[in-house]
Amino acid sequence: MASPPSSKNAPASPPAQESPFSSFVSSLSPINAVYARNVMHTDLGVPSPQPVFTSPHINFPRRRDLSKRFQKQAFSGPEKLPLFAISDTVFPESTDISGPSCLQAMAQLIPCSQKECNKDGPSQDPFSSPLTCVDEFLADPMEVCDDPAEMPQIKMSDCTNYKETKKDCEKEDLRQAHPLGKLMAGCNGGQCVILGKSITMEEDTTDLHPHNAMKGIEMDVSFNSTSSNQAEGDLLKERSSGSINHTEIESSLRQTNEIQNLSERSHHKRPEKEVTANDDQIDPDLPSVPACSSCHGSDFVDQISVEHLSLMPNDKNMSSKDQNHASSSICSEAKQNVDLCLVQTGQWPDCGFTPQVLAESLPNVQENDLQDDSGVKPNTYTDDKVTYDQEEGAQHQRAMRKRLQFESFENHIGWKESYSNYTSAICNSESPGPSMDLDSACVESAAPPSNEQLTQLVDLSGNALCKLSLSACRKSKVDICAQDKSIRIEGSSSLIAPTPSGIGLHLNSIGSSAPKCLSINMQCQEKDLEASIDKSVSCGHKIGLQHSKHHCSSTIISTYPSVIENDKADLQENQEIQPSSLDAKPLAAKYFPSEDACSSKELTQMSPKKKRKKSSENDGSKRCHCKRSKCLKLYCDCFAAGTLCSDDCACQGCFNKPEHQEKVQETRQQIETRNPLAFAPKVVLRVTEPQKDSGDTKHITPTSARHKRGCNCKKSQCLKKYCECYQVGVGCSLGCRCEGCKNTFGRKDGSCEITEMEYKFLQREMKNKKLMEGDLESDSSCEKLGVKMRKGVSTTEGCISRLSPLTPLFQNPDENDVPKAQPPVSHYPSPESGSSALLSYTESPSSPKGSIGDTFAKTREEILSLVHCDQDLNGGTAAKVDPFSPRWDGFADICDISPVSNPSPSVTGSAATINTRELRSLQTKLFHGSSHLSAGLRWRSSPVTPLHRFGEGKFIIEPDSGSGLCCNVEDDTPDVLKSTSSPTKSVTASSPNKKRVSPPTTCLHEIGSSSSPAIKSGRKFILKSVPSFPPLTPYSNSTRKHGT
DNA sequence: GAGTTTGAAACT
DNA sequence: CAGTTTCAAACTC
Ligand SMILES: [Zn+2]
Ligand SMILES: [Zn+2]
Ligand SMILES: [Zn+2]
Ligand SMILES: [Zn+2]
Ligand SMILES: [Zn+2]
Ligand SMILES: [Zn+2]
Repeated sequence: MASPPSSKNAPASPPAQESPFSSFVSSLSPINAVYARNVMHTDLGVPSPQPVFTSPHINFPRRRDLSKRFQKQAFSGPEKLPLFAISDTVFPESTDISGPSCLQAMAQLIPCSQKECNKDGPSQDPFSSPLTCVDEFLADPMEVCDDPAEMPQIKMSDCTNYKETKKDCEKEDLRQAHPLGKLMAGCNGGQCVILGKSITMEEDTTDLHPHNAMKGIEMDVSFNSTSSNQAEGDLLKERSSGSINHTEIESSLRQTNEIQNLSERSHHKRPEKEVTANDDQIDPDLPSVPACSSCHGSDFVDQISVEHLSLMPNDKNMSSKDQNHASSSICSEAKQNVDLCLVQTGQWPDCGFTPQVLAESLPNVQENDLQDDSGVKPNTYTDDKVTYDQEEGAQHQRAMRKRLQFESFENHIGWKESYSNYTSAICNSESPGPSMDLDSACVESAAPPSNEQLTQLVDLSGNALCKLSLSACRKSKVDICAQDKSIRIEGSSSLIAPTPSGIGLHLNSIGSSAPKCLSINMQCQEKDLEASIDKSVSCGHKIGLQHSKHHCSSTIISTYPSVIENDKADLQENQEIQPSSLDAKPLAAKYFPSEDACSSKELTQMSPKKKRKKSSENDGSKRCHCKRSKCLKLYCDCFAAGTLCSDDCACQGCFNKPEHQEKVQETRQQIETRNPLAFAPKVVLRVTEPQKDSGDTKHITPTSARHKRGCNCKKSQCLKKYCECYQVGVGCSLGCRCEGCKNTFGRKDGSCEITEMEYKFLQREMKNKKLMEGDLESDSSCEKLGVKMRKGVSTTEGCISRLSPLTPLFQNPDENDVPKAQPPVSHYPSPESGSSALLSYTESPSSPKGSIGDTFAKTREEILSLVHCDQDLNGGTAAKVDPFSPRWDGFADICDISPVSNPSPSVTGSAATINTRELRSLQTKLFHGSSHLSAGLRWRSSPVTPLHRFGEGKFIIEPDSGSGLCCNVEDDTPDVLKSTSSPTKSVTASSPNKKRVSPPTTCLHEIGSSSSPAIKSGRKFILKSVPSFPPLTPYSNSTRKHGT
């Protein structure tokens, strides 16, 4: 951890690699390595990485991918890493979990990337510890991941792509854009994690592939994994053994076609990635890609990690240049933004980054398009690629810009288009048959088949079915290409190959365990581009990339199905993605557009003070001013973030420095003992699962983010940064005990979030329709909604939860596309899965109060979801009306309700209008702020090992159910998480939910899949429905519940 | 930049 | 667990 100053400043090189860790990483995934190198591994003091890797973790590959991705992202902004990482990293083979594992990996990567890696180098690999933890959590996921050959694709290419995209995107903007963005971006500290894996879309995958083969280390893997199934087993073994790669990779690659690239990569790890990416199409320009490029098996990892690291925020120090190299900078340029967010469960100890966000569940993938088109999108893969460059990197990025291509498929798919297509694409892309494909593919391994399929597969690999819309991708590619940003998605092809076989298996296995979803959302803000991709895995993993013009941020959310068994079924259902929804569009853009403001423009305009703040924030590092805590208590933001204090800190008597690592670790452990989640990312993302639908719709669920513990605001009304929820840019959830909550990102009651989104949406659209407006405008309406919801739901909570969950951020995406699905959650009935809770929420609301009944609730949810969809649509453009159509009516109703949802006065009218932008900006800002904080750490999933955890991400992705994720995330405190997440607990916790939960499974399925025709029909409900999570925090359950 | 406010973390 | 104290950030001026 210590990395701080030195590391930061020093750009870094990554000398660190040398450490075993680095080597280890390298072996595992390039990404990791990168981080490590760049970052100081040591910081964390994490134990050696090997353990992690070695162990089971097949995931490594993922990590690599992820790492790469992350790196890229990270790079983007030296300082900040926009990315979120999901660390899949290490998951044991079980990996089914792909999701989690992925996340973890990412997380790890990220962290590594961060300072720590560089610094320490060493030794510890943050991963290691995490891995273990992760493994536990991830285990399930892992499997999934494995398959996934998917991973690779995404990762490698994605990264590159992202970078490019990022480049396009404004660095700053991105960051600013959303809090999440920040997180992603860089979380200043490097916190960002990436998602990349999931993202897959691209070519990176190639990079990944190999890795994938490895085991899916990453989420991607999971996705990809499917493809790589075969390899997986071997890989896993190998991985565990240490060897990974090449062979496996190669095989995988070959499968995919990507072989060439891979081979290159494998040999030349870094180069390879790039190559791959480049190869296809990559941009010659972008040299960058480095990170991506690197990818040799182990080497890859290292390189990647290194690169990322360098890129990483921390890296502030790192020259952007370096970063660029590393990750292709994509990230770097984006600096600001995190392109990807990975959710990881794991921490990245060393790096210090921690993913800030956790994705809770994401079954669905959403894609957002880029405004521009940057495209990327193609699918999930893109994510990886999508690297956003951070601002700094911009230049580089540009240079670097790489395009993602989806070789296999159409290699070139325009993400952007994706807008419309995107999400759908992914999901839909196949849409028609996609889901099916994915599933089958994944499961069976089928295939490689079409590009689309591949993509899907990839997703699937995740377990979830991630569906990417190839078509979308395709489109996106085009777009992207056009733009510099373009990202290539090469990987896909590669992914494809592997995935099928492996994935399927994994999935299955995983399936049971598997994560329901992973979702990654990337948003790039590029001025022009916006792309979002969502992928949802049937399992529930979703990945979404979103590029907002200015902003680039990506978040990945992954979820693991808590319950395996159920999951599978769910997954299948979920997996399917509906194409239709894709349309989407640029919700994000719409929603977040404001961000732009944040971006450079804003900066310029901003008052000096503000600028300072931003700049400082941007830097990522927060810098503490501790006077009495010695920076060894959670009072210290640096310490709390799992990062070491930097020279920039104004602390007194600081012990949170490299020279005192022992003490730092010791203290951390103590604290973790007390509270396993202490170092977990503050934000948990929930991903909704995809619902699957058939068709089209996408199941994507919107992602929602919530604070792991919730706030306890009494006087701030959650409208100031005093509020932790607000500070992080997330809405309050049921877990919050705030009084008079008016959180612009989402009220505790849930009305808000939706509202905001909806508002805009509604306003825009509604205006047209008028219907909505009336309702919306009136505050009462919101309340009404709330009320209704409550009534309907059974419980207010239910309502709330549903509503609240939405996190603005992600949603963006548009959910429009979204999928309806999602109701999120419901799916996971399985009690096990923490997600269940979520599911429960989503699903049935009814129960709680019982009052109205689930049905009612459902409808409402649907409505909400619809709304979102609509919004999205609107935003998107129109979208796709689908949503409306059938449900539109509902929508109206919803409007009444939801719009309203903004109960709070503020929310309502003015809020509404204002909101979206403001909110977004806030979010972005917040995130940035927060993100940058520590930036660095990743959170480790394994709760257990405190050590590792250091790195926290700010975000954690929770599986929808939370179960998975939570567990994963918190491995250490699985109980807690589980409890929280776990259905039962969650349910219980969220009282309503629990109650509701019971039914869920069926519901889920129903919902998800068939859910309702209505849903399928196009609706995409999703977002809203996303239930709020139960608080991650262990205690939270009880307490929070209480609070709530 | 100093002082106040705020809510989390730590402590009892 | 609840209540209190400590702490540092956020906010205000
Ligand atoms: Zn401090
Ligand atoms: Zn500090
Ligand atoms: Zn300090
Ligand atoms: Zn609050
Ligand atoms: Zn709150
Ligand atoms: Zn609140």
